[in-house]
Amino acid sequence: MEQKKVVTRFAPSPTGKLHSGAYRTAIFSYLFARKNNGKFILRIEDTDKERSTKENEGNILESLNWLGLEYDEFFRQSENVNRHKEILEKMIGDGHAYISKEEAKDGSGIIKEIVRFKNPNEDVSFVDEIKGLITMHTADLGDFVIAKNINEPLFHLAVVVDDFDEGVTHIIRGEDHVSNTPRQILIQRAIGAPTPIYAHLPLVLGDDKQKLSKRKGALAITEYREQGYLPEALLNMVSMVGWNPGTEQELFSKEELIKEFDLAKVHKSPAVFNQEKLNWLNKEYIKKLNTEVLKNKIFEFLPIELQNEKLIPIISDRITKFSDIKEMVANKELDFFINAPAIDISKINYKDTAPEKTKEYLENVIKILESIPDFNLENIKNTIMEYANTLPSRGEVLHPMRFTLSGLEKSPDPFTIASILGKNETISRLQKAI
RNA sequence: GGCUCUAUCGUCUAACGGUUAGGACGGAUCCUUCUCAAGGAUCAAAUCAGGGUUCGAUUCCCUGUAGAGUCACCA
Repeated sequence: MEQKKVVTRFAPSPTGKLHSGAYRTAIFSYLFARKNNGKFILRIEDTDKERSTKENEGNILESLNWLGLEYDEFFRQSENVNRHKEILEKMIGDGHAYISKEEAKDGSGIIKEIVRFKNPNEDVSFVDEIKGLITMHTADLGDFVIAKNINEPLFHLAVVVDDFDEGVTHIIRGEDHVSNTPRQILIQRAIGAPTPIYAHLPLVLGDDKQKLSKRKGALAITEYREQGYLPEALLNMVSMVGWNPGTEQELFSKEELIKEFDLAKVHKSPAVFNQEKLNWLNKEYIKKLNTEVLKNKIFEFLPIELQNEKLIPIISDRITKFSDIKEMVANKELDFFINAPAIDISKINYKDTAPEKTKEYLENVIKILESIPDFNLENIKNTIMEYANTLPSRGEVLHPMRFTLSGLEKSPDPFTIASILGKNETISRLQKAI
């Protein structure tokens, strides 16, 4: 028997920005399709005209693009209403649905012709790829509404018809949809559509252990981008919530994820999204960046006067996300590069070293520095350390030197700063302090 | 409340019914140039509870407890 080609879809409604919870279902659908050489469809579910916006649709497209989840086909549900209407009419003709004249729920008193599904009231069972056999009674659902009127289909009807027409074989979606599944299966049976394979993913929770949502402060994918997270870090992070390949590997490229992905290993239980781990992953991916990309990313967050390649190493080691650079700048951590710092002379001595001694050390440091022909990091470090090692404590010379150059209690080491500043500026600052 | 689902370190997780219950993030301690960062090392930290089944349960079954999702003319 020939294996049917796998078709998955991601079907967000453009009623908000795309956040990690929704994005996780997108990536699992994507990975599963790619893993099986199948097709990945993006379908915008915009049948709710009041809440859907073009901005949100744009945000979804942008997010998917940024993360590298390319889709093979694109649909907009609102463009299928004629097809929905056709099915609706057929269902009414078949007796599977009927028009019901009812007063509008908003209390306006207007009588509307809504379409209700004729519920056969039978128990519905389906085997979920992740959760196993699920059985539900549908009698208590009653004759649920499937269209506001013949021209305005509602979620359940539209989803079933579109999935059928688009040949979707695997519906991978959030667990919040399990209770919708029996309704949709009932509609499938009524219109003679096959029931696809369902895989309901455990939810992604926030710190409060509640479903991640816009209201709960879940960050939109585009907000992560604006904060200077790398798409590969977010992709890696989100892929590993609710699933992992069972090895001890932590870092995965998109290709590796596709290779390893296995629906059978997806968890049944919900998981909390761990920001700290995302930060760590992001740092790992920053380390992997090639120098040119790294430079561009860093400069993006740096004021013109600080856009100097010499600062890249001390910045890249000190950030977890690129927006951290803004804080470094705000805290004046990089000011030593453009201005000789105004130093608080009372803090220049190492512990209780006498000021005269500190002065002597600094004078010696200048002599040593002057004698260095090639003023680079290695040479500075070697010669100064050689001198510092002759003292009871290396801090007696390292501290005043570093403090003089940076003006900060916490800063990169004195050798690095000196090499960035260059010989003349370094010596001039030391002289001033003396 | 009805229905559905879930339960291993604080968090993400690993463990054909047999392991000193493993890894990662975070935390603590130490080392590595005074400090910061980075790096290295070490440590603390978990099987929700109670019953079964079994020679043996984290693992299978039942009950309880706790948590989550969902109950629209939203999706």
